[in-house]
Amino acid sequence: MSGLKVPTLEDVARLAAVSTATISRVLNYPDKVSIKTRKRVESAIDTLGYTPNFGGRALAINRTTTVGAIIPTIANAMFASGIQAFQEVLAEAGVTLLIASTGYDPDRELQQIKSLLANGAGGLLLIGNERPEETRSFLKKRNVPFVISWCYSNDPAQIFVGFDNYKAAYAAAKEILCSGHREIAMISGITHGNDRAFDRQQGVRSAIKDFANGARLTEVVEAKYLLEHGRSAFATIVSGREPVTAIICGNDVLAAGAMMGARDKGIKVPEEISIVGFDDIGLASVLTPPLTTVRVPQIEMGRAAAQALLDRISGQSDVGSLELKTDFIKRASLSKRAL
Amino acid sequence: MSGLKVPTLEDVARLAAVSTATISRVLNYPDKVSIKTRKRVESAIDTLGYTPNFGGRALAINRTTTVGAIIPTIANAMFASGIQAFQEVLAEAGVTLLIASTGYDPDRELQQIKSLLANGAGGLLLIGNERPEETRSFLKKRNVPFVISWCYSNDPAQIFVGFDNYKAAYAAAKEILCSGHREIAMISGITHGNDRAFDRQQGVRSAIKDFANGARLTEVVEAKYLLEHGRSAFATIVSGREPVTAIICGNDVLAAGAMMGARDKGIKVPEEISIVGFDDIGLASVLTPPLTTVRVPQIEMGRAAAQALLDRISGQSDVGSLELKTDFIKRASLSKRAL
DNA sequence: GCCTATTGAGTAAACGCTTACATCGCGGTT
DNA sequence: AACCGCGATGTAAGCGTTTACTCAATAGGC
Repeated sequence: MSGLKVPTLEDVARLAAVSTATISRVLNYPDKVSIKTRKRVESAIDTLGYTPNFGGRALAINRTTTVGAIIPTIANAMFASGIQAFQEVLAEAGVTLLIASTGYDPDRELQQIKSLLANGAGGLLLIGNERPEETRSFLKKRNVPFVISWCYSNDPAQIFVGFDNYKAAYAAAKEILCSGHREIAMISGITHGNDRAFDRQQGVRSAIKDFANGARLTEVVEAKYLLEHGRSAFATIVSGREPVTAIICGNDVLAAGAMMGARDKGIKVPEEISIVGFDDIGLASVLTPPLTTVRVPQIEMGRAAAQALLDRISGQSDVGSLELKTDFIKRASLSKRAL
Repeated sequence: MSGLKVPTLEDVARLAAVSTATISRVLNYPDKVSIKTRKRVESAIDTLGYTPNFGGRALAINRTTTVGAIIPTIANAMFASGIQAFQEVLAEAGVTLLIASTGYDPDRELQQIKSLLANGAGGLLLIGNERPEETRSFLKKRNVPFVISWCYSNDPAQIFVGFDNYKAAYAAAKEILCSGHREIAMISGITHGNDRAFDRQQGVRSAIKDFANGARLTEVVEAKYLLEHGRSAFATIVSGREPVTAIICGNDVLAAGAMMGARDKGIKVPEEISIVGFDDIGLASVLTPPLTTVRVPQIEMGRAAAQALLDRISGQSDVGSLELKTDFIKRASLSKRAL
């Protein structure tokens, strides 16, 4: 059944009584073939149900029209719409997307890179700028075109299309301080192997330190990006001996978890504790109260990253990094605090 | 710069002073090579940063280690974790995932199928069972292994790994009826070209019709799966002349939008209107009130679909369909109604 | 009519990998 | 000492396309 032999160029050539080169021309440069021959070839292709073999073609032209993306997980809304935008731009350019995920395990990235390259990726989208030297040197050695996203750096040796997590977190923390909060805790993402989480945490630390005025970062709890972990981190924080009036979270999922934690304990948000998230994923605005957060330009980032990667692959030399800006979105979960 | 030549088997062979066959063996049958040679080859591979060329390999073994998935959109949480699970199982089997999306446009599916196949997909994951005859016959003619998911049918000619949207929606509507509601409206997904949305709508219609007892489906509004559309659909429904005590939604995003709509109008959920969703995406439990919904076994479905597809590709003939069950998850957004 | 462009089509050499088959070397049997 | 068996490695023939190069035929200019 599935053993049916697939027709090849040669079969078509035999049937149409021409050479394989002609068939190939009909397929790739139809105007280079006389109309008469073309018609004959086309009908042969049709009767045989021929479609070009992928391997043969890839081998002969020595490139593919695919690029790869390696992301921590597709399941996190924080990446989903950016990747969707990325994929759409690629599709418009006739390029298809290979996807791999690391599950936030930094050691798996290199392996996935190799796998994508082995499966024909002609370029890569990578998330974040923290990776082992081994991975860096592999990328360099292979000279793979790649773009780094969801973060930003002015390292001229690499192309970044993203935003500065440190700055964005710094600005968010400052807004909280300006709203009058002085005892602030943070539920951070796991920083090990995750520079975005690390930068966000550092941004918050710096903002609070710079602010002085009696502002204190009472506690930093690191938690995985899962609702339940945000929830229990919240419990940890409020059951500590330090009073806290605001909690800033490493992302919106943690913030939503924290809000569940508050509900568990009957603690009112924002009257008793303010909660601030990061990413502005879809659910942020629909929480009760709506979540104050940092909007990340996911779609724009995905589109721009795709464009940069395509440019880079097509050999454009002037492809530069792009820093996108984030916005602090003030919603009801952050309250003004009288001093 | 980007002209740096990519290393081939031959380069590795030269460096390790063995034949290309040995390199290939190290890669594919490591135990067929003496440990000493293997070490040498491995280090050569390493220093060159060699990864096998996709085309060459595909051509030689006459198949690829890639499968494709075509989904409406990656950005919808309704697919994200299922696809993630799908991808993980594939990765374990050394297969990588090509992704394409249709943006819910049914006409784009065939084009994406062709694109994925042209890019080496050796099998396909398709969502839903509604597609033009042209697409069906193309799949048949090409004899592509594929699995259909996110829905179920007992058509023995195709492999389904999913759940029955009609049954699930029927059961959900029945639960609402059993809670005492009689005037029910529905915010449905767009049914054009979307059999899942259609089946869910039909399930609700049938349940209400079968129930009799004065139960009425007062209105069905079709809306895109976006928060804003759910929100405005809610407004449409409550501003109609028909009183309504419960709204069942085509998915959780619409339900969340409806809850925003309720908040806009100061309508209390569930005291004045109950709201029920579908899919049990992450945000459902964190809404206020927590959303009653239908849990879909996304992760299990993704894993099982991957397994079925791998089996099918590897030529197993006894690959059958798998019907997964859904659960009605009762949370606070659905209230009991005294009769 | 002869010569030269021009156009259409064929020939055959890559492309990088896998694998059936051949070869080699070595230890153990007889 | 001749032989066998076996594991390790090499040789080389594909796999299906593309494409540079070549050749043949035709049309047009003089």
